[in-house]
Amino acid sequence: MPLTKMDREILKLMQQDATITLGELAHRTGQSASSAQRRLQKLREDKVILRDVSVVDPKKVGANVSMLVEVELERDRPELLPPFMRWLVETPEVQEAWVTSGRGDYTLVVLARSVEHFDELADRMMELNPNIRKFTTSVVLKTLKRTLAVHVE
Amino acid sequence: MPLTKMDREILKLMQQDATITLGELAHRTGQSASSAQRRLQKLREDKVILRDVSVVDPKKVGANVSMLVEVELERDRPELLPPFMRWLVETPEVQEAWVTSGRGDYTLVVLARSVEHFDELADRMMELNPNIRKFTTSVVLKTLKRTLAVHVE
DNA sequence: GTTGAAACAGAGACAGA
DNA sequence: TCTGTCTCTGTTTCAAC
Repeated sequence: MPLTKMDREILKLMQQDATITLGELAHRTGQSASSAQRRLQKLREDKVILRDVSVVDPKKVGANVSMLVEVELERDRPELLPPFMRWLVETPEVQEAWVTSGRGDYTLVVLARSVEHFDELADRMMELNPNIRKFTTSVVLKTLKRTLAVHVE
Repeated sequence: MPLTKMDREILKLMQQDATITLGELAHRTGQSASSAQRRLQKLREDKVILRDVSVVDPKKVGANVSMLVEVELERDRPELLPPFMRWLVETPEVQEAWVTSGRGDYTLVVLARSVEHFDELADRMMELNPNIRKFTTSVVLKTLKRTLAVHVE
């Protein structure tokens, strides 16, 4: 089922501020509150909206160092892939992880308390995952933008 | 003011699911609901919690192509930097943008409807920002993990 | 830090288009 | 089937203790 104009408007607003009330949602979309409620419920049911989360300022909780990490793996040890992926998913300092074409096989966003902490994490990663051939890191000097919001036109 | 054990617990829970009620928050932290309410309010006031947002599944709204883009700029045209940064912030397909050490000056996460759409965006980026010396793109083949959640130990 | 009252939002039932 | 109204229930907010 395709998204209606109202659905898209709801998604846009909810991605900006999920604490908006049904009344406000109704007002902004020009529909009734119960309409907004039904559409919102359906968007959740259909997993268009996956979840609502609080966004925390890393600096306010002592997480000061972001790193972009490109990891290259041994291609001939496929049996070590699942443990590596599990490590990525389970390690809370790993915020994002993609399989990419191009230079690195994997690209990670890692958030640590300090350079020392990051170093420990990198050591642990190498230790636990012997299939890592090499990895390169870029220090994030400045974060200009950070959102998971998807543009719905 | 440092974070209490309760604050950290609240942040952990709210980053997983911001629709949790004060009652549940109280139960999980072993404190009273009004305590949870006051701590939560303070976390918002202090901008530890920046905002609450819905997380939307990109695939469900027709955004199928993620790209990691490394942009290298002309160093001798500092006057063109602010417009470039404004473009990054204003372009909704740009989800993330970091200034990094290492190869690329800037690293972007771009989410587009299709490869063609991404190509248009890249063209527009080059057109609007004559200080871009070159850029390289990596196609995201698979997203293993994607969160803004900050680990609070 | 706790309690209680008032305001409010959300979920479901229902009727009409 | 989709829309809006109504009502009940649970939640949040705020003030007083």
